[in-house]
Amino acid sequence: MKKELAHEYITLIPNLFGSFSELNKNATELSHMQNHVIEYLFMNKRAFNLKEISTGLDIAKQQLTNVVSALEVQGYLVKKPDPKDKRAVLIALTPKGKEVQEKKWAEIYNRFSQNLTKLNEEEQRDLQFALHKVNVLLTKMEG
Amino acid sequence: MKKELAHEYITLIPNLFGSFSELNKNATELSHMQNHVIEYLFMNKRAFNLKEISTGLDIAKQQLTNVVSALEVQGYLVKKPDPKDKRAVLIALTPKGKEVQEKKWAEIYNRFSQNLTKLNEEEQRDLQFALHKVNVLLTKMEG
DNA sequence: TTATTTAGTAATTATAATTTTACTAAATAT
DNA sequence: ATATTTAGTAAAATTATAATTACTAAATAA
Repeated sequence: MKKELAHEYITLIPNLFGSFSELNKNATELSHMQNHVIEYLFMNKRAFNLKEISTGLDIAKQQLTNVVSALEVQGYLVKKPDPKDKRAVLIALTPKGKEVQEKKWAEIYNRFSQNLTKLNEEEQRDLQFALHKVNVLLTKMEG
Repeated sequence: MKKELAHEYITLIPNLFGSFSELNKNATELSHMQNHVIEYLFMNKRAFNLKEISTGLDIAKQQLTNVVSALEVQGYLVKKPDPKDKRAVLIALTPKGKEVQEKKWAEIYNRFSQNLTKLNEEEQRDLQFALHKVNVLLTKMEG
């Protein structure tokens, strides 16, 4: 039974792949790595220090020094000392950084809304209920 | 109502982000781009020509020439002429190419199964039902 | 207190990704 | 029949990413 459940989860990932890879298209002004960093900050909705980003994105902290400072110069994020650890620096998105991310998500949102017309009323209700359930339970699993 | 539905979908994406970014860790022998290409072929479960991969992954076809030929030399994929279009070349994963991908998914599978213990029996049943529903309906939406 | 980790920075080298231009051959449009 | 578009290849130049080594200062362990 757990086997089938895990299988459904595995199946879900490719089903979202389209939306997912769409995230980093028309990324004009930013490099791949720069995009990853602000995307990571945006998704997790809080400030991180360099080490946390390094672990979360599985890239060397040495690489982040340049990436982050470039993003800072361009106004996408700000660095401020961590009051709890004088070695560390907390990195947070600026309104400009958030805006860039929100724009990307808005495109996914629109495409989804358009495709929704392929489902009838009942299917749409079912999908909403099921998505909500999945979100609630996946969140619980991670906590 | 559609608004809330789209919102649930948007929420789902970050919930899967962890598993998703885990896909391309411990990618030892392959470069980033090489990984993307065989991952794309694996997820879509059929042969593609270069142009299709180029569009699907949003990278220039000129880049793929090198990436694909390197993967071919290493035995991850094979190229064969498209019988329907004499200009085109169909690219398909070899057993070796599939194996590398399956190994990565197995790790996600295991981690999910482990986290599953944080849910009780009823929640697990609910999750399975909801995931199944989501998969069926998202597939229908794309078709 | 002293030794060891840990967070961040910096510079260098090697490798990979991206862009540009240009070409061939097959497919399609006029 | 001719012109144009499309799939794939190729080479060069630019830029980005990755890996290595080394350093400072703060935190933590002994």
